[in-house]
Amino acid sequence: MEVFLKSVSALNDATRVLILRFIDENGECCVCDLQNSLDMIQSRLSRHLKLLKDAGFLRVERKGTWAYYSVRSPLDRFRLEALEEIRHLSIELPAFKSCSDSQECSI
Amino acid sequence: MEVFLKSVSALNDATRVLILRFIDENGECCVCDLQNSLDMIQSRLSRHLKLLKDAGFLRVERKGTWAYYSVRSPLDRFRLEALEEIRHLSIELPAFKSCSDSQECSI
DNA sequence: TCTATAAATCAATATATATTGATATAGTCG
DNA sequence: CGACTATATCAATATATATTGATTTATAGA
Repeated sequence: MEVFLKSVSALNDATRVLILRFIDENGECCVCDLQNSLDMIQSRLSRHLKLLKDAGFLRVERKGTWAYYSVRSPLDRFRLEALEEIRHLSIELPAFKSCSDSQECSI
Repeated sequence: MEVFLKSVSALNDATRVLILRFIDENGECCVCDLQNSLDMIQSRLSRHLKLLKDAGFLRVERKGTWAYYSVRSPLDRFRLEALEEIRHLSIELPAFKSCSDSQECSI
């Protein structure tokens, strides 16, 4: 029950659904990319990313000081179905703005 | 997005997961049966049943003063997968105690 | 119509979660 | 080591949701 509720509560927030959809669509992102693209402050993102990771939707790979988040693979059936549902939502998905492409990388 | 979040938030509560599982397992129940079986007060049940109904998991049929809740059919893919996941949770499911079988029907 | 009962809704309170800004941690490079 | 940067965590506050007991609504039957 706890595991199920953890998955479900991770999905129970429009911000996290957007983040998950964005990473699913664009592939591996560092927190900095997400700050640029989604216009969210770092602590907010970090918290949501942790929740999505702990719920089994995302994985992290650290490269130096950067943390790269991507959709965990393989996903179990329920999480995959949830992601599939999210893929079909009509969300206004912001464009990907890479941290390194912009001059504003140091935030 | 709203519809998805409504479904998800309906599932985001151990009480509602239990209620949904119980009704799925036992079939049509009136609120009174659920009060007896799950040992919950009426206002609490009524609120959760409304949430599950509004989220598309349950349907109600009124017969006189009684309201009979059952799993809505057909369920769409995501809700069905969620229900399937709930079916596989190891929940201590209380026995069904029919309202009419017990002398305590008037609560 | 009056009373009783099942269920829904409301009001107050308690608990959980989200957001923000500040601080801590951990790498990198001089 | 010391300054810098990316990310994580913390503390305070705001917002949402759950629970309870009281009240309201709707139906049935005398």
